[in-house]
Amino acid sequence: MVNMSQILLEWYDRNARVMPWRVSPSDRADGVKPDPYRIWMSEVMLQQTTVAAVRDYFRRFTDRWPTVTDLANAQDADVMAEWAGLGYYARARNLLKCARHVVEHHGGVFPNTHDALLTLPGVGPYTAAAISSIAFDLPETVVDGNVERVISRLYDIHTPLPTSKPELTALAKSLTPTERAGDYAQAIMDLGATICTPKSPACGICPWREPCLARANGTAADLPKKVAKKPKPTRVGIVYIARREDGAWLMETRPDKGLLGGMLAFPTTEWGETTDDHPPASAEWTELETEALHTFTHFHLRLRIQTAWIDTTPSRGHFLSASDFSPTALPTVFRKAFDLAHETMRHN
DNA sequence: TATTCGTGGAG
DNA sequence: TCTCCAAGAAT
Repeated sequence: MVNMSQILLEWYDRNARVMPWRVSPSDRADGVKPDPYRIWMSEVMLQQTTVAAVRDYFRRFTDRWPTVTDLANAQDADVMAEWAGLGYYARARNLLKCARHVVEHHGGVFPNTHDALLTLPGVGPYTAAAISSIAFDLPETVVDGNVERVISRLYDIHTPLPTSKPELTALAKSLTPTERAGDYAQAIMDLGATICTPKSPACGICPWREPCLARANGTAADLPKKVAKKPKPTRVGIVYIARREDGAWLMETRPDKGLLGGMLAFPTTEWGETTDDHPPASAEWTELETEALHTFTHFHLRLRIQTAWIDTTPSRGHFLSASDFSPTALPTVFRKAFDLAHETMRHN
């Protein structure tokens, strides 16, 4: 049988998707090298995030900060504001940490070994392998959700994830070619994203349809098996949206650790099974009839919204002038609350 | 090893 | 409406 990786690479040469961070196979053949900074940036953004969601963020980040040194010199608040809406905000904090580390300890040049990449903040096994193979053409093996799905089907593995992960990783490694490892990594992920999809995979047009055991056994659509996830509880909280007479908004920067860490926010109570009213300033607070509803990774939130105009010194938070405030810098849950409240908070 | 950490689109 | 889930990492 013809080499499996060769079949996939030939498929990729004909079907590679166009992405802002990607060097096409033909350009690669002409000697065009990918920029490690852009590969790193894209891979961090793509962690648990769809290509469609990442595209515009990637363009804005690389337009504003074209090199790792530019990013290292950026203000924390500017980076967090630019990341707002993309989710998993620890990625943005680690992005800055990593950029500054690369400038400080590597002279602004990304390290070009898998082990050195692994030590960088926000770079784990997947991302280190992705940068190694795609940016430096090292024969490392990427194992993301796509690869787990493709490999579990190819070998008809019924052991549920994450138990099966070591086995899938070993099988994935055994398939990785020593030549064109970067194109191969992108090829197997493209395959998972476009053909070997979670629901109703297009086995009929798959370049690996012949060797695929799950296709032969009719089990492809049922793989990979996964352990059942816990149901999401519902938490409640109160958000306080207040303005001063000059129009400035009362805001908080959330602590670096935990949910929405480091992000610009309105003051809130803690979120739990119940919540206690703890406004950040004494004022005449008015509660909206409508709550902001939002779902995070592991819980649903019903957020009550209270508004006020205040002329006393708040006990917490800081004022942000109307001209410096932009709702686009807010994580989505606060953006929702703002959209519901701003009608009643118009400044005359 | 298990939990925490966002968001929006697909079905 | 609701569940799944997407190029995972940190703790």
